[in-house]
Amino acid sequence: MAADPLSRVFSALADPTRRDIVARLAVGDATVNELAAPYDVTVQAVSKHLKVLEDAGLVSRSREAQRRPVHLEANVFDLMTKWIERYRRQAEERYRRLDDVLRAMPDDPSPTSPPEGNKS
Amino acid sequence: MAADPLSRVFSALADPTRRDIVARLAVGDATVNELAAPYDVTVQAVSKHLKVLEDAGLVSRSREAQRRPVHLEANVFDLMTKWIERYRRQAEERYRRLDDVLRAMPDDPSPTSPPEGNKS
DNA sequence: CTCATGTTCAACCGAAAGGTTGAGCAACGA
DNA sequence: TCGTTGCTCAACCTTTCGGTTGAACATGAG
Repeated sequence: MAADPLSRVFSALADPTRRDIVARLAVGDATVNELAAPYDVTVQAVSKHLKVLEDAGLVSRSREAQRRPVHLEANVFDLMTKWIERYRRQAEERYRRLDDVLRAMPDDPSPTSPPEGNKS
Repeated sequence: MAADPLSRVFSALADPTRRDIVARLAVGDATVNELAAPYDVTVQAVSKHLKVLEDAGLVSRSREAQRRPVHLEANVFDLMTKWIERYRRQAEERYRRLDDVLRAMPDDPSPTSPPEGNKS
């Protein structure tokens, strides 16, 4: 299993079936059998998916008689959102700055990237 | 390769090395060799990572002499953010509603989930 | 032309992922 | 008690993943 939490979360959501399960759980808690019903895979496979989601902290399971209701833990999403937003903002800021630079110097034969050979 | 874009993006970011590369590219464009330097893996391995990031739409490569500067495409992040926000909101809304329900009925022997046997 | 540099392609390898079947365990129902 | 239901564990199989090495390709420098 992946060591760091972020890898676990991203990796858990990299599978379309698991994303589907998350989407389903956003509506309300459900048992393993209920979750497995829509798919043409075995219950065991879905149980494995749930283990992955649980290890990622995206889901929790309680005990209710012999059933194991699965519950979505939405707060783990913040981990991803924070990571994403950080680099998105950084990239946008960089873009804005580059734009300023380009506006400031309309033409510049920079030493690092000579655009065309003008040796006529 | 994964068919749907969302799976590709999540799966691309599930690897810590690739997230690291993204973080590095947020500061500014870089060549493959520059990106490979900090890691103790071969340049080929990093090149593969970049291919994964490119297929996910997170990165683009231009041509500049024999170098291939890698550029971060931040707009793909929106895809993830939208997906995440949707289910986060949904789960929070559900939580709020459940809270209301619990507040409205302090004890209810519901037919679908009898919480406790209070037949004294 | 020849060579060095930067990058990718191809083939291979071990480990992990996602699936299966079959057995086992826990808790209710008769 | 015995069977049924709900779920998980264990073993196995196939595909994918991340890594390697070695060769190839593309381009600029002498």
